[in-house]
Amino acid sequence: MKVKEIALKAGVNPDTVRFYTREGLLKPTRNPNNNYQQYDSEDLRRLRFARKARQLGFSLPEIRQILEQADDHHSPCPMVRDVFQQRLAEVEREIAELQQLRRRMTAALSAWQDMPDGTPDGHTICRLIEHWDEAVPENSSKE
Amino acid sequence: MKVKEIALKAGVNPDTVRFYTREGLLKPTRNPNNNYQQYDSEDLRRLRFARKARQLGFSLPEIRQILEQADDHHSPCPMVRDVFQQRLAEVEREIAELQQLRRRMTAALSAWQDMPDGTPDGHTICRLIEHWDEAVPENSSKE
DNA sequence: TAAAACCTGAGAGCTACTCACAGGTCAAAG
DNA sequence: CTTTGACCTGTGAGTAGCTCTCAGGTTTTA
Repeated sequence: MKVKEIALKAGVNPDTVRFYTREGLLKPTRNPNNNYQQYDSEDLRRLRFARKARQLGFSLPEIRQILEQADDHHSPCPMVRDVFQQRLAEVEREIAELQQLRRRMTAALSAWQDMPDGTPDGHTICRLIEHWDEAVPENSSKE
Repeated sequence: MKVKEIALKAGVNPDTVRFYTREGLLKPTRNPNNNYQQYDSEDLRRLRFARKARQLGFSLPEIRQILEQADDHHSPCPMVRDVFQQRLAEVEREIAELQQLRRRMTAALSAWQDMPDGTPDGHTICRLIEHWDEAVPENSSKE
């Protein structure tokens, strides 16, 4: 398979294939005639695996590590489970954060119903957001 | 105020102040003696505003646009409301996505209880994640 | 045989910072 | 009065995970 073919089969951008190859996640051979990259079904499997892992929140270095362990005939699964557990906790933290954000946003929206738009007078840029002051506890975003 | 002072008052990194200045969000004057940046209370207001807007998910270009509109004595609020509504919808979409992800992750975790780790045999890199196949509907992530 | 469609690697661009660098400035201590 | 240390300056690189552009070579199609 050439770049575009494997990209098509995995449903990704050809540039992503090239990028993953550069990053060492895929190890295609070369067609000696024209120097084109040649991917096989194993590469496709790796690529699909990588995409699934990405959807689960694994980083590229983590994925590469898993693939390398697999190449060395070590089972990467205990590691996968570890990272997976961590990732699950992270997801739950993100959910909680976003839910709090949503609560604050809807609260602000309904509070704003009552306020006039008000052209800025040099002191208040936009009351809508300045009013936000009271609600935001300094460190609610990414640590 | 010098960089470090305004940064301290707003609770941000001095580099962020410099960055926002470069990006045109803050417009300090210059001390002609030493060429140092001089920020006033208006800059502090803008900086605090920007940080709040960032917490709400506004992008820097959006924030700059809002500030520029305010500079031109146009009320940016209708625009703020628009972007805010969009952002709220986005947040809700993200929440739904993450919740689905969490459901699938916990389901996978319990399914994995029953599976052996299994050293990769060249065909299955790691069953734990390969098993994921059935559950992921190709486009569950960004759009 | 010529145009269209593909391939190549290297490098820039995206976001929102953060940090490192080399050199200039300033207040207080010796 | 000089040194020391803390501050200031702008520029440039690094972060993650791609995406896109570039110039140039190859293959397929008409």
